[in-house]
Amino acid sequence: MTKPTATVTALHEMPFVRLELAVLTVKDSALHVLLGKRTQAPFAGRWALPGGVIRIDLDEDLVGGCQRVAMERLGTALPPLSQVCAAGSRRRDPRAPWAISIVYRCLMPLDQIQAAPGKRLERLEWFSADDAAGNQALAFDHAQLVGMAVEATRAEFQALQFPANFLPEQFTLADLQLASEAVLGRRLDKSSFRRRLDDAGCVEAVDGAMRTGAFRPAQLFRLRPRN
Amino acid sequence: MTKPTATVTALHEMPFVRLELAVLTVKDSALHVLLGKRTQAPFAGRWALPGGVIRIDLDEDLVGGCQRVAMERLGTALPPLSQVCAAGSRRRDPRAPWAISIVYRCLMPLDQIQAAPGKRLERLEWFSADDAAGNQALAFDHAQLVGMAVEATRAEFQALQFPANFLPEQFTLADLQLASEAVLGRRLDKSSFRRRLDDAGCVEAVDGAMRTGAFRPAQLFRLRPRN
DNA sequence: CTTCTTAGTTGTTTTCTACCACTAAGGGAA
DNA sequence: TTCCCTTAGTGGTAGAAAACAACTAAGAAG
Repeated sequence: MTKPTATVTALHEMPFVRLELAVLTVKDSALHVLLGKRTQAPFAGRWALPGGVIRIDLDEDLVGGCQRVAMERLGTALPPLSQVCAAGSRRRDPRAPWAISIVYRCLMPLDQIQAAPGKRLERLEWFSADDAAGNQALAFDHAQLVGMAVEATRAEFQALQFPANFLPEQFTLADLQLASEAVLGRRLDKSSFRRRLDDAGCVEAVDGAMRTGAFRPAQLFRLRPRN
Repeated sequence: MTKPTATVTALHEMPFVRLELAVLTVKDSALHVLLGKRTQAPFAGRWALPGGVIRIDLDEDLVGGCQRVAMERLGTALPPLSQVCAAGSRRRDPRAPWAISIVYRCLMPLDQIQAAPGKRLERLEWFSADDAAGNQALAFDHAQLVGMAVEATRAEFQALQFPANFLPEQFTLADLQLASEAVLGRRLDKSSFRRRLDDAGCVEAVDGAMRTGAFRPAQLFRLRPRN
């Protein structure tokens, strides 16, 4: 094999492969997703997940590609990403005969992103995640993709698997409960929530660290790395 | 736009996109996965998930591509497929500078597949799914992919979401329980299992249909399509 | 008609969590 | 200093769901 790399890919034409980002945050006590307004065809003027084409000359892997896309489109790096799914078919994207989108999601604090719209986006805006998931006016099949990202995020919180870099290093249990309520979209019981946290062992008290404020001080906790 | 399809894909070289199949079955009361022994480099002589390159000239979508690959490699069609994940990075596959594998899984009855090894496979064999998931001698990152397929399948059975076309059209609750025990790898309690089935409403009795045998006849059931 | 084996049901214990009520600890106002 | 307000944190009960265990039911074979 003299030039093995060139041979195989040249045999058949490959599909158009894109990465799409479902960047979620908590805003007004509810889950929101960041969408960009498209300036170009197809779907010019419609809202879509920010994304970009994969660059095999620049990207080391899929997650690395997502981080590059985030810098280009949003002007910011993202916390750890989780894969949602890959969607692909003929005629999925008018720009190519066959297109695949690989979708990643993350949850980040609202104040950590001043998303500046990058290439091909008129502006970026936060949308209620549930509204977006049900809004068939979104470009491509992105409403469905948002729905899957939301569902996966909720399942994680339900299982008390909290993403890193979403809450600050140290937080109170009230912080964590409020965040969970916002993500899940329903109220939780304080006592049950704490008992479940205790059993799961997913957080640990920071010895002696308290948040002091107007009223009784609260114990600070940190996430315990999952096995 | 005169020829919109050609322009975009020509701008950047696309990665090498493959489809891999995690075909699972129940054999000897345990979950098994179908692996093929590779005849060619890379990983010649090593066991791997059967798979093939995506063909944008032949495939309508990802699942359709999987079915084509199944016919080519295994000589058989497959029951409904579920996506497991997409894996991709530079140097993942020595044949291309950048390779993506999109992995699908299914569960099928052992007797319905006389897997005849197709192109580039010396032979096909069933391996204990748990062994395979922990066997770092598998080609590429396929041990990890098997692990993810197994985990997803177990989660489905745990949630009483049974795949179609795995059990025969009509089956007894004992059949379903034995299958579940094999997939999950642990014994289930008959009474609890039936009560859960009842609450979930995922099966329904076929009126008057009984399986008769050496002992007391058993009521036959069928899967009820999920909403 | 007894016995064997599988089919199916019923009851009890344990576990988890939703719901509710309570105590604890600070700051601030009187 | 003392009360009071609010948030922090704990404990107890009820109900649901699952594990555990024991029971009855129905056919075939001898």
